[in-house]
Amino acid sequence: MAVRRSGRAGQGPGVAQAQATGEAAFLEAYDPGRFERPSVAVDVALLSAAGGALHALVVRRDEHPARGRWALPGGFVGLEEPLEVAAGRVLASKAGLSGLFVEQLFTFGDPGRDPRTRVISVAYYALVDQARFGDAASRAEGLAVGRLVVPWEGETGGPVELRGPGERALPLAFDHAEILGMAVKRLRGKLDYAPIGFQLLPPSFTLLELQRVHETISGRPLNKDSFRRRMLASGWLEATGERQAEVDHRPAERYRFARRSAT
Amino acid sequence: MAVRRSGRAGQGPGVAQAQATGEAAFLEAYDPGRFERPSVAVDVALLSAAGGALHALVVRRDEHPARGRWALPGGFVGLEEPLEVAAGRVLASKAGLSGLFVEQLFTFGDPGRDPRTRVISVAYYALVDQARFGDAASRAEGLAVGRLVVPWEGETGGPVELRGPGERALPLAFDHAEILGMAVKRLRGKLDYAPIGFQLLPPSFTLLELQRVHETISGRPLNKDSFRRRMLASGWLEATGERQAEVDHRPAERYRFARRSAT
DNA sequence: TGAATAGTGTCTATAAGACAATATCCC
DNA sequence: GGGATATTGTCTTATAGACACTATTCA
Repeated sequence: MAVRRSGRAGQGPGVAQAQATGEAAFLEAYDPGRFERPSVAVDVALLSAAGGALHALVVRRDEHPARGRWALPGGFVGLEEPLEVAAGRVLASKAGLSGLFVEQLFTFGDPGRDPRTRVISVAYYALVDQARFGDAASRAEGLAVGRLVVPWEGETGGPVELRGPGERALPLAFDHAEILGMAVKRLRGKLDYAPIGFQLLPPSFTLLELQRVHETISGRPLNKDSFRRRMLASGWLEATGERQAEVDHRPAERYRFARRSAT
Repeated sequence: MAVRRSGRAGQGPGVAQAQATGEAAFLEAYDPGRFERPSVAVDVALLSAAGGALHALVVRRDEHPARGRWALPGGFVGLEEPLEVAAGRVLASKAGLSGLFVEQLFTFGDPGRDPRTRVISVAYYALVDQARFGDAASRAEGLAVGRLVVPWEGETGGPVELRGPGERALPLAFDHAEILGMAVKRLRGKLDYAPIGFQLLPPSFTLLELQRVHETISGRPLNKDSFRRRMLASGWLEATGERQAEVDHRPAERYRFARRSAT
């Protein structure tokens, strides 16, 4: 919709659940500009895959509220800044990463999600390969990498837990456990239809490495033969002609992602 | 993320694309409260199915900008109002409808989408059966029903057109053609995995009526035998024991939706 | 009886899972 | 050669599409 200073619908505090009867007329005359506006922020779930699990980058909160807890990289949206640009800026400033696959996830707007004031957060998720992810994590103080523990199967959805080194739990700030859960749900939903897995791998990879990534995302073992057939038939893969080196078995062919698409 | 008046990251006008180097320190000291905030609104794509096409309810704009164009029902989000409540309120006040299937779609935030000021719109879509949809459309002046013309196949995505009675085009305000397009894309994506089609039908319906709805959403004809098998095996359907009446052929059994789920 | 759609049964094509056999590397 | 994984090929099973046939209602 659009701003309607000059007359049309809007909403002020205190009439959230008003009845339909007679309300329309009231709303017609309502001027939203007279009321305080919520803050708008972006939060980015930066994910990678390693050791059979998804991992996320989190930032330690040194101030109240949620002091000592861990939060997703986030920041307020500039008044003239597109939402995706804000997400990219947050990734660049907090993790030093750019050029990643980034996609909008969901907008979280419960009035109580931040104890101080109303903050509406447009959540994004971003995918990066293991090497760049590790570099980002060691970039600055106050950053940590957590392993996602998903307490549900398939695309059920719900919050997830984060575990740091040594199984130590990383308590999450605000509703960030929900955001991470939604990122996992989205990844699982897109896995079979969109070239998602490639975003978690370096430019060239073997079919088994790709299968491990898919198993990590979906949370279940996959049939090797069927996976190979599906991937080769998908049109997403391109043989590089190179082969694995320095392995103590027959080296596998390396493939690369054939399309630039990010859908 | 969260408001960080007391110290942490944020973003002010004019540094949208700053480089990562040295930026972090600046952002740490940034106080977002000092700057103007964007407006936040909800827009709702209210959809129904009739005559083999999807239809949407739109509102005529009587004021600038986009005067004379048609907009989705929308309104500003109250400072203490949850986003879904705002979406429901808009549906109640503009269309007089409540209790519908409503789901968040996408958040549109391009700085130029409204010519007057920055408005970030959290878009929702809602589904309703043909009868209630018709009632809603005749509820007030300035409302119209348009037939969606989808110029792409499958889940390609992109804006759609709206045609009123007599093929007359209904020009859409702002980015509302994109919102409607995203609603269609989402519907198509969920059709096979979630009980979506039922939301467009009255409480009881025949298998052929359900098939027509699925064909309307997906935009392609479906195999009757396979559709019947899939639906009966899905666990979503429950036979009512009733049969069609007043048809000049063998009456079909009526079914109802077996689960309340809206996923 | 005829028109029209509902509903059932069967056959075929396609894709996934299971499994066997061979290939290629390092030790 | 032995160990390990890659790669190919075949067989089986589940599901979707195609099609034939019977059932039931109203005109």
